[in-house]
This record gives sequence, C-alpha cells and structure tokens, in this order.
Amino acid sequence: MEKTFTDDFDLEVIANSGQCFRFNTADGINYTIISSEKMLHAASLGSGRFSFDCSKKDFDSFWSGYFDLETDYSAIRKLACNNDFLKKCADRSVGMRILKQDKWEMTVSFIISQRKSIPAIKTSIERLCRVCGREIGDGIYSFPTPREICRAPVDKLAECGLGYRLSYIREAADLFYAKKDEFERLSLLDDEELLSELKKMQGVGDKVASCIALFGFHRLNFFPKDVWINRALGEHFPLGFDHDAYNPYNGVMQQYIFYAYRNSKRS
DNA sequence: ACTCAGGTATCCT
DNA sequence: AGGATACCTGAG
Repeated sequence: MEKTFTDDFDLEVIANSGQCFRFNTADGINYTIISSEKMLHAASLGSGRFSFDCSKKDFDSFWSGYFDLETDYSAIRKLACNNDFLKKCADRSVGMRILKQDKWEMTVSFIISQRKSIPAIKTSIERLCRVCGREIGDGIYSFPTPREICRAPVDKLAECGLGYRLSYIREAADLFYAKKDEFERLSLLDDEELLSELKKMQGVGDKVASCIALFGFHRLNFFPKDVWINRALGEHFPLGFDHDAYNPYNGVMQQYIFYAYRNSKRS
C-alpha cells in the first residue's frame, strides 16, 4: 500500500538516529524494518510518498502506532527555534520521529548498547535473534521473548558477542519470564518512578534506563546523555541545557542533537 | 597491534 | 556525593 505524509517522516533520519537497531537499508531508499515479531518493507518514493508491503489492516493496527503517526512532529520541531545551535540540529533532522518500539526489545537492546559501537550493537542483536528468535521471513528472525532467552542454551547465547552483558540479559529475561503484564504495571508509573524501577535491573543505569523510557515507553521528555550528547552539550551549551523550555519534548530535542552532531563529526 | 565504543557497578576518598 | 577503574568483545 502507499501513503503520503505531510508531517516529518524521513526513513534515513530515523534509521540513523540511534533509536532503532533493526532498521536496515542498502540504498537509502528501500528499508527492511523489524520490530519484535513483525517485519515491514518500506520505500521512499519522493515527495512525501512511501510504499509499505503490508495490508491496510496491518498498517492501521500496528505500523501506524509504531511510526507514532498521531503526533505532529513538525510542530514539536518549532520548539527548537529558540536556540541557534538546536535550530541548526533540528533543520538537519527534518523527518525525525520517535518510534513506539517494543518495551522488552528496547530493554535488551540498550543493555547490549553499553560500551559498544552501533555496528557492534547491531551485530550482537542479530546474532541473538538468530540464536533464539523465530524465523519470520527469509533469514529474518524475530526478537526473542524473555521465555525464548531463558530457554536458550548458555553456550549458544555466548556466541552472540554479548560479553559481560550476557548475565544482565539473562537476569532481565528471568525477571520478565511469565510476567508479560510486568511492563503494563511499569506503564502506569510516572517518569521518575519508571526510571528508578528500570534502574533496579542489573546493567541498567541512568542512560540505558532513559533510552528504554524514551524509545520503549514513549516518554518523550527523557533526555538520554551519551558520549555524543555530552560532547555537544559541552561545546554548545556551556551554561547548561534549558530543559524547561522544551518540556515535555526534551527527548525529541535530544534526537535532533544526537543525529545532527554525530553525523557532522563522523568522517 | 591498538584504541575506543550510545555505560555501569564497584570501590575508593 | 564525587572520582577512578575494570569490564567482554568487535569495529576501524
């Protein structure tokens, strides 16, 4: 099916914003997107037109929510105008959206992310999916459930290049095994309580918990601070970042800075 | 060969 | 409370 969007929607920007790790392309036009146990081929046709290889029913019931189509991102982007550097970042990030991704997948993915480069994170995640996910397409594997991770032999999991993070992931899988509604309970908490609950997991500190909250729980005011954000803040916000000015969309501003600053600094 | 990576836990002072 | 250090492993 085809769709035309007038609001911000750029697959390349989203794919390289660090919020998702299974959003792949070979040509910058055609994307394979995997989320949890679903897969989608999406292609940019130009002029805001996109094709998606799914039924209208699948699009409306799942992918529309995944792409957060009910939120007006061009309106949020205007908040960036009060600061020169932030505005420049936002102008380079037109098309950015915060995906509504699976809470469990975000939890495991960002536990894996610590002290790893993005290519290394992707490699580990793909291996994990291949080792204990289900094949949902030709060589495409679902993200493993807590149950599937618990059942996987440790020597197989050890082949995923997870290093010291493996014990963290197995603990998290134990915690959520047979507790599918645990995430629903967490969804009821306010931002502060959610953060502290997430940090009770081993291997989940401030940064990882913020990413889980922002990308998995869609709490758009979280502002994860990674090395890139810290560098950008140090260079361009010597007096501090005025979080009050962007409430409740600090997380979107973070994505603008991450995407624009990181892309400008990489060779 | 060697450094560093979207950090966190732990051990200090 | 705040600073230093170790940590698995893979990408460049």
